[in-house]
Amino acid sequence: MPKPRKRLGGAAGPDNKGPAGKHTKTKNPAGALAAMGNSSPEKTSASKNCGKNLSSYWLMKSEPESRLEKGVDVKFSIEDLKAEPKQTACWDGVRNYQFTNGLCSGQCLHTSLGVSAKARNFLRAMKLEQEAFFYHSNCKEPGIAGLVKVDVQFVRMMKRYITLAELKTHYQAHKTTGGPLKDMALFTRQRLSVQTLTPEEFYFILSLEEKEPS
DNA sequence: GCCAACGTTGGC
DNA sequence: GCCAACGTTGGC
Repeated sequence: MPKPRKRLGGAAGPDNKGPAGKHTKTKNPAGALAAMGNSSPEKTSASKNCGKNLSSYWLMKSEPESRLEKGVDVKFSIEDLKAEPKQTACWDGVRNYQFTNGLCSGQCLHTSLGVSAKARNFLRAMKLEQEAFFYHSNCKEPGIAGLVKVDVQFVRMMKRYITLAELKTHYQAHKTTGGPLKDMALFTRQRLSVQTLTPEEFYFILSLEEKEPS
């Protein structure tokens, strides 16, 4: 899963130079992405939406518990995000797409190799002001912990933790009733670490905050 | 720790 | 360009 990286003086990045050693360290991934989108003629549903984006809600997974991956702890919970200066972290890579360590997303995306088209397109389509759920994965109780804006800036905690189990209950019910979560990517595309939500999905999930856990 | 799902790689 | 082997994700 994409993992936000602390935004500290650029030098921080643990090694890992991308293949041809790119130096363009954009501290604004979305900007880099947009630029890249411009130069690319390729049409994908995500990039098509780029200008007047309709799909403007996201779910981003991150791991809240310590786990070493090649010697690097991948832990980054919403509390960690909150504790960052400006409560903001830089997007630094998409984990299951092999460029993961320390690459800033600008580099990541310039290196078209190996980054899944899906992830690339999603990242490209993300806009700074868009909202995303911050999802805790690979942990004891997976679920949605908070709201962020896309560069990744903390917005607020969820009023209560919305667990995967609860979401799944609704998903299953909605499959038969045709409710808003019936196609939710968390369940239908389970390995996608950055995924889009329809407004219907987004607001339905937000509305769960006000209710008792089911 | 297990393992299903599914993405990627590489031989052919 | 097919597809088997392999690697990763991530819930359980």
